[in-house]
Amino acid sequence: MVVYREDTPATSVFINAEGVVKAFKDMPSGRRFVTAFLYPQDVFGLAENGLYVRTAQAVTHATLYRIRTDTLMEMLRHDAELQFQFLCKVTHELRESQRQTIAVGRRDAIGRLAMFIRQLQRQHQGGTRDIEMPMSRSDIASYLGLSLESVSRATRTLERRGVLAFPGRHVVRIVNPAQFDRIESTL
Amino acid sequence: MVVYREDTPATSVFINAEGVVKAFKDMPSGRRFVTAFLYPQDVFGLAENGLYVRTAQAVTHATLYRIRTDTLMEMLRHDAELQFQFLCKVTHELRESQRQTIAVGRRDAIGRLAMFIRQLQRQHQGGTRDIEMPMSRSDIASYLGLSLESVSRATRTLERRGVLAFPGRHVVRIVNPAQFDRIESTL
DNA sequence: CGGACTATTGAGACTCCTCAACTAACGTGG
DNA sequence: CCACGTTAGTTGAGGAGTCTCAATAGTCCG
Repeated sequence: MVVYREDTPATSVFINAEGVVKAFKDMPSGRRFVTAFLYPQDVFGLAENGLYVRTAQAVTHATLYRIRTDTLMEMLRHDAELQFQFLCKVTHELRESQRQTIAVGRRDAIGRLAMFIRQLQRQHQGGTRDIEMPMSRSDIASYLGLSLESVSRATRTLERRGVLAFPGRHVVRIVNPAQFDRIESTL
Repeated sequence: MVVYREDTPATSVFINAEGVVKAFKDMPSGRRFVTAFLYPQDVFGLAENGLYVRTAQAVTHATLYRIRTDTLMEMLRHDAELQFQFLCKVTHELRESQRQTIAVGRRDAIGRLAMFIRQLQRQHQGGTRDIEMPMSRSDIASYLGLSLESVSRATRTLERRGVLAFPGRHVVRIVNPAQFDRIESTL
């Protein structure tokens, strides 16, 4: 269930092959902040001073590739092309992270939720209208910097407005794409 | 004054040698979001699809190194060690960016301001108590996701509480470090 | 000494948070 | 298979914090 815990020695880097993993940090105050959801193809386990900075925990059943950090370093040193690929991946993540930084804190609850669902949709990238949303409302709230009540109210509001539908607790369907676009992309 | 504009071809990457530069994005709505302040040693100008994603503009007089993007790419391909340095720098920025993501949106105005001043202090890293703060309140507000009025209220509140002093409009002094620590590091 | 820009302060509206109660879904054991 | 307990999610009321709008003060330059 737990892949690694924060503040423990970082021995390995992971690549998600299947499933969803969450990365979070527990604060001294007892609050828990979900900082990222890792989807297939995502690399995670980057450390600081040899220690993991977050705890990584599977949200669904997940299959991961595991590479020892020193092995990876050795590989990168010997394979310039691989390193370049790696660099591209990290810079891409940096951009995404900054995009996220802009959005969170500047948008209201509904805007943040719409943004989150769009991310899920991009991940899923199946043509189907039904999007898997395996994480709990509480995790979503923590990720978006909202209370779980606010997430609940936002989902229900969009459901009542006929923008979204929830065929199951962990499935969301975009009923009115045009309206959803407007909400998601406005500012 | 303007180093480059968003949505223009990204021909060069820049390294700040001296001064402060801001990077911002103008939204269709007319709002402007400051996404980063670049201090000495910072690399900026990373692009997406060959176009700059932000506009970069000097806040103070600034001296920059400029490297053509294709030249940099060539250098990276031929110098594995340099590329590795580059990778380390980018991953470090990724971590910082994520730290930022956590903080903004989860803290109140005073907490965000304290965080920002701490960043300035780390940049400055002179032992002096007086910290240069060359950017306008409006830029700070935009960076922190607050209105400029909220920034003003936060600064004045901390001044009245005897935590900070403003010997000049663009200079801040931490009068009570212990109390400042508590504000800055609490959650 | 203006004039323009930057910063501060105040009042009211709005959003989100907290606390609390309630409902729905899940799972376990009888 | 159902009753129960547990967890997850929804809804409501009240309060805290920030935003907007508007007015006032301060600063920099010509």
